[in-house]
Amino acid sequence: MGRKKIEIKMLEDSNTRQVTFSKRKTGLFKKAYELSILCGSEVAIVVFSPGKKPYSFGHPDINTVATKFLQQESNSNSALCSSSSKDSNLVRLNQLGEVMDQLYEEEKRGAILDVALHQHKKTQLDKVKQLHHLAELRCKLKARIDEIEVAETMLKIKEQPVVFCKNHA
Amino acid sequence: MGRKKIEIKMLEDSNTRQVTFSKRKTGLFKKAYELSILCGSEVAIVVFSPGKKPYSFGHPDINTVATKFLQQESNSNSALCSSSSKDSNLVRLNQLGEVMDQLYEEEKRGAILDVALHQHKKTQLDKVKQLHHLAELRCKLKARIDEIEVAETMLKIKEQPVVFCKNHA
DNA sequence: GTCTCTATTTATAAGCG
DNA sequence: TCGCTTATAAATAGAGA
Repeated sequence: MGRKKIEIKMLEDSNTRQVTFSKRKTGLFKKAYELSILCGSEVAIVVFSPGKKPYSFGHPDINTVATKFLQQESNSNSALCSSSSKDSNLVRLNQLGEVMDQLYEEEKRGAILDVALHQHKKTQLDKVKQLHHLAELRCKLKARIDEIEVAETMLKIKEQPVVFCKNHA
Repeated sequence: MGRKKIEIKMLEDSNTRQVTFSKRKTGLFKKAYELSILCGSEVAIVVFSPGKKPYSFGHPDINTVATKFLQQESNSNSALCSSSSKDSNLVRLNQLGEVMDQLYEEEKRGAILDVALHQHKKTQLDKVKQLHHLAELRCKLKARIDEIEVAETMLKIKEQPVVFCKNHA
């Protein structure tokens, strides 16, 4: 869909390849977004650029979670803070952004694997040997998810006194 | 892009929603395939249907691995087998298909997480506390990948005598 | 790497079997 | 749920800044 029809094969020119990657990644993520909204389904995409940089798309989005987090926290703590607490929260949240993104992405992928494994277990009960392995993997994943959740909770607890002005009221 | 323009919001009719999901999932996976070929980049997608069924796309594809596996094994063992060994191999491979798919998908996702964690480690060395957690996660992932590889190897070894007519020459 | 422009190709909404 | 058809909306190749 362009000035000319192109064959689907590796683009030789590295500049063209990079430009096309950028354009098509945008298109792919847009399609994924539309699918998730139209059909109310969860979608996760991970893609590596020609330069090996990872990009990911997920619905529900990180922003949704961050917004919920912010609203929840400011509701329960705003009375203790200065009038600019919401702005402070925003600044802090931005500082935490990268880490939160990391943890959220990890958690999301873990959750997806978890659900997928449950599905597999349901539909392949006859594959006993393989399921033993999968069950073990599932336990490890569960432990991993718990660990991520603990880490996330710790982050919130450690950052809250600064973020939300506790002990300053 | 159809007879009428539609708004991007949840489709209320569940039948329309399912049909649209099916069509757009196909489109999304096609786009992902084209991106992976044109730009030589790895892509992984997981999506859940309105009925909560998981679907996934990945490049390089499962078929690539299965084909390589089949060729490699038939080259080194075909002399020992009957003339219909290739067909037998195909039948056997199909029987193994579901399990292989599972293991391959798990391995691929693990690998993606692993690379992603490496990237994060490189670009966020200053976030020490969080990295301690990530490092732990990474070790667990590594163990998980090793475990999957072992399981896969065991599968190959256990199935080969039947698949490739060893002890029948 | 990004953005714009636009001719063209591609995806798909609606409808039918 | 699938396949097919067709009118139309949307994505994008190529080129330039």
